[in-house]
Amino acid sequence: MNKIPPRTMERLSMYRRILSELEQKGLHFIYSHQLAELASNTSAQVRRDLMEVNCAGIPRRGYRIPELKEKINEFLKDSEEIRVALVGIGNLGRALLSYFNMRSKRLKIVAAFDSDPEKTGRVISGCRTYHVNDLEDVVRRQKISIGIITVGAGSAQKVADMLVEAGICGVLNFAPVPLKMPKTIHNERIDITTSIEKVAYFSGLNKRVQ
Amino acid sequence: MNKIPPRTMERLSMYRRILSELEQKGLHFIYSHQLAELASNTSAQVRRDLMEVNCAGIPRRGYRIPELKEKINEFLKDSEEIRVALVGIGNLGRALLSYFNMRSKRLKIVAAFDSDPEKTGRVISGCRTYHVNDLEDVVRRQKISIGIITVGAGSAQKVADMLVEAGICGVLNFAPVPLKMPKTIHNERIDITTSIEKVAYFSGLNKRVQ
DNA sequence: TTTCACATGTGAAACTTTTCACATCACTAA
DNA sequence: TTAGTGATGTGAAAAGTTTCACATGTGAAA
Ligand SMILES: NC(=O)c1ccc[n+]([C@@H]2O[C@H](COP(=O)([O-])OP(=O)(O)OC[C@H]3O[C@@H](n4cnc5c(N)ncnc54)[C@H](O)[C@@H]3O)[C@@H](O)[C@H]2O)c1
Ligand SMILES: NC(=O)c1ccc[n+]([C@@H]2O[C@H](COP(=O)([O-])OP(=O)(O)OC[C@H]3O[C@@H](n4cnc5c(N)ncnc54)[C@H](O)[C@@H]3O)[C@@H](O)[C@H]2O)c1
Repeated sequence: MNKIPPRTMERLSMYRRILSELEQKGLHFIYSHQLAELASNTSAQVRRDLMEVNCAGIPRRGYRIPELKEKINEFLKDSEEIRVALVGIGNLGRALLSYFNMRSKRLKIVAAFDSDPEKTGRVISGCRTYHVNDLEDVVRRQKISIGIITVGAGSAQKVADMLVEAGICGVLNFAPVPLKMPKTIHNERIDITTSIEKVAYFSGLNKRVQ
Repeated sequence: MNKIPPRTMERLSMYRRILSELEQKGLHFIYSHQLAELASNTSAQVRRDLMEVNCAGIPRRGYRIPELKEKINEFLKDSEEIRVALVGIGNLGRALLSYFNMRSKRLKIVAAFDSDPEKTGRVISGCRTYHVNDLEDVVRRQKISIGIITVGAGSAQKVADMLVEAGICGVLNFAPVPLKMPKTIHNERIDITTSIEKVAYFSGLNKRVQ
């Protein structure tokens, strides 16, 4: 079975969230143009995306919401929970801990690590925290498959190496440095500073001269 | 003068950061393949990107680092500081405040807003905080051009409307809902949950069946 | 029934982004 | 000087993504 195109995958994650809300409101059907409206894109895009997931709608009735959710889940294959480790219990790390362990059932941050002994050996937002020296051990024992890196730029590569060593499958990196790791490991980066600069640039508040 | 392609723009932001570090180490020249290595991409990509910015290198010597930085700054046009407002002084909002007002000189979060009176009227990480009712007023008076939204999903659209009303040029939205706003306003979204799901999906720890 | 209005599903076109491949050029060393 | 090495700059191909446009099909109303 083929992998879904990355962009489509991102939108499917969003559709699923929207569909859950709609379902809770008691709706059973939705048109592509309605979903498009809710997701701020076009109906053609929505239909293409749903095609990717083998979802059939009914002309003049739209798509059956429960079926849609089911199909997306099946393709994204996270009926099983995703066990996540977070490294770097700083300002950002703590924000993520409180967020995910508040609300997500699929995504679970099951262990957090730091090099500062002040921050470890406790439970923060329901998550046990460990010294980073125990990383490999805990990751293996807890069968953690994803790592989130929220340490400073200077330590990010070292932490990434440890995670790889520990047998992680994928990494989400918030530090503003690209990481080197085996191509077999998926490596996603969120660069908040760049995102703001991008907004500034494309807002055109930078009137070009030349 | 033409706008730079979005992807290229993102990478330029990164190159600039890398170049600053190299400059501090006392380096004066760099090859496209070296910059590629540092940025985790290919030398052809780097050369294309630099072309976009009219940067000429010298065969067998590489690119002159100060000139490169200068050219990127010129194109990204942020010699001038970018004045930013943050709305939603929660866990994530506070992390952002501490981060940006620690280190960035170009990007300045000059005002933060919340609806909870407990959180306003103070100074957090060097940033004054206001009640959200004062948003329009403060944004106008302080000539703020970019807004960061870190309120809950339920309030995000309302806050976006207020920012638009106040004359903002661009928005960076962390709430997991797409916002509706005039197409003239650039609107970027960071969806952390989707990013983790994406890592999980492409890590292949979701072994496809069919 | 039949007709009509309107959603879906999907090739194909259009656009964007990345990669390839190589002519060109600058420096080095003989 | 000249030859050789190894960079750059860039058309053109390839890959990825979005948009278009319309045949097909469904339900509802006449
Ligand atoms: N906070 C933000 O809003 C924000 C925004 C953009 C980018 N970032 C990036 O995210 C990362 C974290 O930011 P932050 O504000 O939370 O920083 P922070 O300094 O508050 O937290 C970093 C944490 O990492 C820990 N740490 C350092 N080295 C470590 C190591 N080798 N092993 C384990 N733990 C280690 C530190 O003890 C600290 O607790 C940084 O790379 C930063 O550039 C943060
Ligand atoms: N914290 C994270 O790691 C994280 C991760 C992913 C997404 N997000 C998203 O970021 C947003 C903020 O997350 P958080 O964890 O900081 O939440 P939070 O609840 O800690 O903070 C939200 C803040 O917004 C304020 N607020 C609510 N309505 C408001 C309004 N109308 N005007 C002004 N202020 C208002 C609240 O008083 C609160 O201080 C949420 O949308 C969340 O989904 C957060």
